[in-house]
Amino acid sequence: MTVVLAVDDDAAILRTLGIAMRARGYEVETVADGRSALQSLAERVPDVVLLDLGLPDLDGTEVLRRIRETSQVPVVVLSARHESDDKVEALDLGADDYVTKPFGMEELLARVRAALRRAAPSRAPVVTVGDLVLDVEDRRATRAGEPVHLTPTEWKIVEVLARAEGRLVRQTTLLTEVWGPSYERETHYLRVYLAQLRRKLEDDPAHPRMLITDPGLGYRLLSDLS
Amino acid sequence: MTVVLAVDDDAAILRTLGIAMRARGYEVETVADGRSALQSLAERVPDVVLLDLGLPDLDGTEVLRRIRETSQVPVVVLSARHESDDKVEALDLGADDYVTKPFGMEELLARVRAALRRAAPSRAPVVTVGDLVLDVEDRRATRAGEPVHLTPTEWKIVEVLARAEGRLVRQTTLLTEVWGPSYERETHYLRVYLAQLRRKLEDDPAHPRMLITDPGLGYRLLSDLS
DNA sequence: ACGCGTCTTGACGCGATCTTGACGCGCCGC
DNA sequence: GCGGCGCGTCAAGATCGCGTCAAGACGCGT
Repeated sequence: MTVVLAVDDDAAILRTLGIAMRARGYEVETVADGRSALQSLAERVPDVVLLDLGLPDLDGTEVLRRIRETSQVPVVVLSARHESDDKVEALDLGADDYVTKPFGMEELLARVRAALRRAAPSRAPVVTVGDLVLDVEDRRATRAGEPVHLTPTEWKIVEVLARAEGRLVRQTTLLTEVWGPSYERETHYLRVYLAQLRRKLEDDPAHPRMLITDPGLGYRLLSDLS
Repeated sequence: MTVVLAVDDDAAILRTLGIAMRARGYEVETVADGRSALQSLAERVPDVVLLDLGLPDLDGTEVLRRIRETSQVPVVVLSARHESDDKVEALDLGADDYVTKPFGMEELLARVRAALRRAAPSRAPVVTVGDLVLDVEDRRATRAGEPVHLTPTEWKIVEVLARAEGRLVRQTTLLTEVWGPSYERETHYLRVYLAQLRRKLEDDPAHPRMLITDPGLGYRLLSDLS
């Protein structure tokens, strides 16, 4: 769940923001002054902050400054001030964007999406099957913590099987995805490579528990629990 | 040197942008149409792109789409269109910011600074392996206290690898970041330069401990820390 | 124009990986 | 029991990708 912290002293704006963003599936926390904003940030860091500059207690720029002392969280400034100096000051203080009131809700949402997208740390997808861990991004496999070396072709096979999450993968599917459509009939490749993989991954390659053959159909990768 | 690519069909705007930004110490490349922009990007990736949406040949949104197919470079859109739909479309296509013409130069510069700040690569840590110390910031390498000289290209490679902090860096990534997108296929360069780096940095270049090859994939720089 | 360091390009050897063939085994239907 | 089929195993040859070396091209400062 994406969490948004909206800071504004105008209750009507807060309500409008809250409704619009919750409708898009965000979790929204609203506060009406600078101290509450900083307090909220100390408890939980949201994914993005919407910050009005005209707050009753602290100046918005001061809030921004304090945020930037400790956090890189994206901040989109909302302000009634149209002057160039205000924008420059806020942006140079570390604001990610500056939207002037009155603003179009669709535009604001798009700018929030842009801010979130930039901040999104493209997470490395990791697949786990039993004690086998596949770090797809880093192309590394470990079994019970021990690194296992897989050749490129071996890796592709395991990857396809792992994505199926225990379901049967047909021979033609495997051959197409790993070698290409014109290798659909080379089932011999599978026999050779599955044997190699069992030698590397199974405790007892002669009696596989993870890399299971469905004769005439294909293979499946079972976690050793199920 | 920070490199800016400015794309606009209005020569007067290009000139104004160029003067203002060069005065701030940026290196500015100006092109007047979409094809030239894409061509320029294929040769050298700038630190930020200023992109007008109203171009004579390709639509600006099309240019943006093509850029995003291959690159994460920050793009600030300049446009005469004020409509919310245009802004939303451009931002959702991957634009980092959207500035409407006529714009204040100071504001634009501040938004460019914000875009650059966000994209600023995380500081590459000082890498140490045994008695070898690589200070990527200072561009200084020492082995057992003795300075080691690295050429500019060698440094770029080490820098990219160091930022990955031990994770795999793909060949295409390395080639794109060091030589430019049009060199994506020149894997031979990598072989030559990695060999040179190993000769300079490794105790036993034939059995590298830090500059590790992942055949068919890329390289990684292992340090003492991880 | 010259010399130096650096970059580009080509040729070659080597090891890892892939492809291919031969063979044995177990299962199933007959 | 017998034969066919599909699978697993092994190993030899072909291929691929990498490291290495070195010659020539290039660019920059003098």
